This record gives sequence, C-alpha cells and structure tokens, in this order.
Amino acid sequence: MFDETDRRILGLLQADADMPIAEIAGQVGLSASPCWRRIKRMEEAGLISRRVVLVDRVIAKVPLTIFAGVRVPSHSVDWLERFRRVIADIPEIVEAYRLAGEMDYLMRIVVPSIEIYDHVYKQLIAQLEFRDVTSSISMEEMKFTTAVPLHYL
Amino acid sequence: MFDETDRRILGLLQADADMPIAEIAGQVGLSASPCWRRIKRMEEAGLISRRVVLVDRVIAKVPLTIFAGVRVPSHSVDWLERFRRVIADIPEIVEAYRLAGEMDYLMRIVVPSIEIYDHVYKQLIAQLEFRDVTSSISMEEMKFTTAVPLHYL
DNA sequence: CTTGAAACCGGATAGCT
DNA sequence: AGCTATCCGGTTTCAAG
Repeated sequence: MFDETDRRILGLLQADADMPIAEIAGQVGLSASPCWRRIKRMEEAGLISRRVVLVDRVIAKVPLTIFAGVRVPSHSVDWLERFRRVIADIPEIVEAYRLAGEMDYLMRIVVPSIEIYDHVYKQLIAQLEFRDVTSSISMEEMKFTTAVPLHYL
Repeated sequence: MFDETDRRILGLLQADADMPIAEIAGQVGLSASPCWRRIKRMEEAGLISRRVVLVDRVIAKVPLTIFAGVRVPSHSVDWLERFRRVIADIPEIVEAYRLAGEMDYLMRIVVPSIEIYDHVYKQLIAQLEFRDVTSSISMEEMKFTTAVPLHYL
C-alpha cells in the first residue's frame, strides 16, 4: 500500500507542511509530479488527515501545562457522555483520554497560570461530579511532537 | 499587539492550515491583502511557529496510546540530560513532561500494540535507571487538538 | 497609515509521452 | 516516472480612503 518513499515524504511533511513539492521530490530522489501524486494518494487514503498551523504557547500566553487525572463517582455511560460534552466545550483542555487502571480519565490542560487553571477546574466541577481530581503541574515540556512513528506503516 | 481579528484568523488556521486566504478574509470581514499581511505578521512574531500535516494514527498502524509515568532513582542534572537524549531518539514517545509532585516525568507513547509497547519499555530501561515506571493504557482518545486557546492572547 | 483592487508570478495540478 | 503546459492562489504593487 505505502512504501519507504511514501514514508520519507510523509516524514518531511510531518515536520514542515509547506515544504515545496520540488524540494521534497529532490530529497526522496523523485521528480515533482510522481511525488505530488503520492501525496495526493496519502491524502485520499486519509493517512494525511489535514494540515494545521502550530501556535507558540508562550507567545499565545498559555505557557503552563497541567495534567488532571480524574476518578468518577459512577461508571455509567451517561456520565461518560456528559463528560465528553463538557470537555469538548473547554478549549483549555487540549487532550483527554479514558484510561484502563487506577485513574479513569487523564486530561492535558493548557493555561496562562495556576490562577486560571483554578477557573478551569471550577468550571469542570461545576458541571460534573467527580470522585477525585489529581492535578500535576508540568515544570518543563521536554518533548512534544505531532509526528507519529511511520515505521509500522 | 494582536486583536480579535487576528485571533479569529488564527483560529481558522489552527483548524485548517490550507484554507485559502480569500475565504479566511471573507469569514473575518476583510479583503485578501490585509488578511495576508496579518498572517505574515503573526508568522514573523513567531506566534505561528509552523505548519505540519497530521497523520491518522489508525491508518499509520499506531492506534494505541499509553502513558508512562516514571520516578527517578536520583534527582541529578546528569540523569535529566541523559533522559532527554534517550526520549529524543524514540519516535514512539511523542510527548514528555517533567512534573512537580509525585511522579517525576510523564510520557505519552504511541504504538501499534501492547507487545510493541513492551519493546519501547525495554528500550527505555536498557538505557536508563528508573525507580519505577507506571504504565496506563488509553482505551479511548476522547479529545485531541493541536489548537491552543486564543482568548488570553 | 491602512485598505482593497488588480496585476503578477511561482508553484501546484493535469495531461501526455 | 518524468516532462510540459495550464491554471489557480499567494504575493506584490499601487491607488484611494
């Protein structure tokens, strides 16, 4: 379905989506049109889902990352769906996962400061019941990439 | 520095980086050139850091997300720097944070399966000492966005 | 000093070999 | 797969508010 050349092209695009096709083609040893056709094919297959701009968190005034692990009072489908709706509407919550194990859910939240985090926290507990919420502050983002490993493809 | 119009433009670009400028301009009630100039300004200011393609994790065969929280044996700068180098070289580790509190570090790891996660885990403990590693499997990605909240800007 | 219209230009797209 | 022709959208310029 996809070969090593596709993976190399995709690797470049995961790093920089507006690299000119001519340059990508050059780096993978192809001329522009076949390279372009491969990209098109990866888009049509849904492998490339979309292109986005990445915003600098410090300049956007949301330098702080906080993780909130929560445990639920009741393991009901109803609670899950209400939780889903609540987190969808809070832009500070950028990631949320339902976990197997100790914690029921884990969220990554980006905010300007601890004070503002408290607002988000209150917003959360005002809308839903929780058994408990454990917040961990990130002191340093050591690695963050939107690029997924491609060698299993 | 940046006003509501900039935020609206940026919001659109965070959702879809290749929306034509003419359409963005239309949506924010501007014509193409001033809109283009605003985007340029946000790029030059570093607010827009770059554009990337987002890859579908299921199609790329890495559907599984696992969180690994670790505690260190020794709180030394040396250990931290070695850790930094190790995680930089493992593409399955897509995020890593140094935390304040119970856990010392938290990583988000994307893999095809638990079996492959075990490889990554072994790769990790082969290169560094850990006091302990706690892994949590994600059953469901409920929310994931690269878009940061813009209303603090 | 900022906007919008319009001309320009380059790279993305499509057809053909 | 690669070459070439077309075309569309980003970029620049310039006149007007």
